Amino acid sequence: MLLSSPRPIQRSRSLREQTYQVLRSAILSGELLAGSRLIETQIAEKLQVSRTPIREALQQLQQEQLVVIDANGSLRVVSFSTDDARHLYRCRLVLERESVLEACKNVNQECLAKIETAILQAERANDQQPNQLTSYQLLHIDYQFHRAIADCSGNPWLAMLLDQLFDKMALLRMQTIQQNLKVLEIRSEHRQIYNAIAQGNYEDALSAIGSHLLSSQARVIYEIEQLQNAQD
Amino acid sequence: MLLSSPRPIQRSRSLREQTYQVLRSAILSGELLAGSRLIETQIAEKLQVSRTPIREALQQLQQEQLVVIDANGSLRVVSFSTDDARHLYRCRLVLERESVLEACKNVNQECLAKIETAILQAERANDQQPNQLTSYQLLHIDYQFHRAIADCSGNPWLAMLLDQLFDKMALLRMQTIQQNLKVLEIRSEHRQIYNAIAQGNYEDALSAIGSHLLSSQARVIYEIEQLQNAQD
DNA sequence: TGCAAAGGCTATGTATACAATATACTGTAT
DNA sequence: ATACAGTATATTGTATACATAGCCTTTGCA
Repeated sequence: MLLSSPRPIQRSRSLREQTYQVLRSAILSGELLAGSRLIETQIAEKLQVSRTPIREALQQLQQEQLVVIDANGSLRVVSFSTDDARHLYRCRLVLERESVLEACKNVNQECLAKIETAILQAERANDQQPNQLTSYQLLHIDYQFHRAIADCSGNPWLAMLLDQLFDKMALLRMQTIQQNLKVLEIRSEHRQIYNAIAQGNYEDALSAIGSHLLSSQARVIYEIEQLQNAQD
Repeated sequence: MLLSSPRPIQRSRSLREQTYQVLRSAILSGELLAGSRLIETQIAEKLQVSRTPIREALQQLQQEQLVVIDANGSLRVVSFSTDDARHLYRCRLVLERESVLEACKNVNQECLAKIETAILQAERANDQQPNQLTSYQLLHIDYQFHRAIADCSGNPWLAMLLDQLFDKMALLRMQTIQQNLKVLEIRSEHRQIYNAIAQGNYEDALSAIGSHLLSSQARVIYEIEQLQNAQD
């Protein structure tokens, strides 16, 4: 276990919140590999805080299914199968379809601006700093686009459910994509979705989000299978 | 605050789990009203355990959005608006449509048996003990039916997302339905869904689940508005 | 009388000590 | 060599003590 933060922990926000963030990004950034065991006392010592905030952060991660309890009752970083990928993408698809549909109904300047900002940010990141950014950051930028649409849906519960999935999607992709990630080379797909929403054309928007997610799913499943074959 | 359990707490399961269950059913059963404040020390004293397991149980409830932090930072039992109802039902609809669709594809005896068991249980409960059961129990029986379909979908993540919604739905209905609940007087609707799934006829199944949820939503929203008018 | 500073009260955040349980190790006897 | 027992160790669960922050009251002063 690395947890490369020696002690940047400050007393401003609660220690629980801070340790949660540290652990969460350690998992999502791939610093903590799938299957790694998480031990309260070790983390506590590493982060120089008591076990109490650690326990609470771990509990939160557990509810978010980023860490799970194995057969022996120990906490481990979750590891996804191809079935998980399929099922998660399927959930995401039905929720994002709803998201896009409602966004089409609610179109207004403010919303569109937020979505476009996300797109522009992605394009800028992709053009200017080709390999400067970590996968974690690239995935986050991609996420912003989808999250902006969810905001436009006007349904906060929908956004909340999608948020839960996004975390797992990010982890899924982190665990598969090794180096050559073309995460942001999908600008045309994003543009297509955006244009359809801007026009309030929900038929186009639904088919665009559908094929966007399907191709994303196909890529992820393919890479998981590659990894599995490599291991055999 | 009531928490009508003097001290049935046993050392078998963890205190955290037990206090979680006690608090959860206190909320879902309506014993703890919407907006009630939850104070660690008070609950700890009532349940005769230390604050530690209480804190952890409360954190879990908070993540499940059954309790929320108000403007002052105090924990309170969540209270839903008509907008929440609309949005929650909308999320539930898209997820349950997926649930039903996949269940139609996967039909097999074992699954159908589970769904039918849930139906029969509901009918028995409704016939034999008309007013013996609490609303909480009736809602739980209704839940079993929908949960059985989610199981049949074969997508555990979908089932998990729906579970989260069911808790909020139950609370939503508890907070509105006062006494005259006809929760289980919907047997024909459930039967219709079941039959469509059994035949693998997903078109019928989708329209059946759709109208079932729409009428349920309409009832809940109507009753929330009634309550609001009564308060003015 | 009104406002403000001080003090105590309440509730949560954090650390730590202790208890219980599971796991691993070591030695002995067969 | 293996199986078993007993002991040591590692890890988590729970209780409690202490710190801190916000709020309310009270009191003192203008």
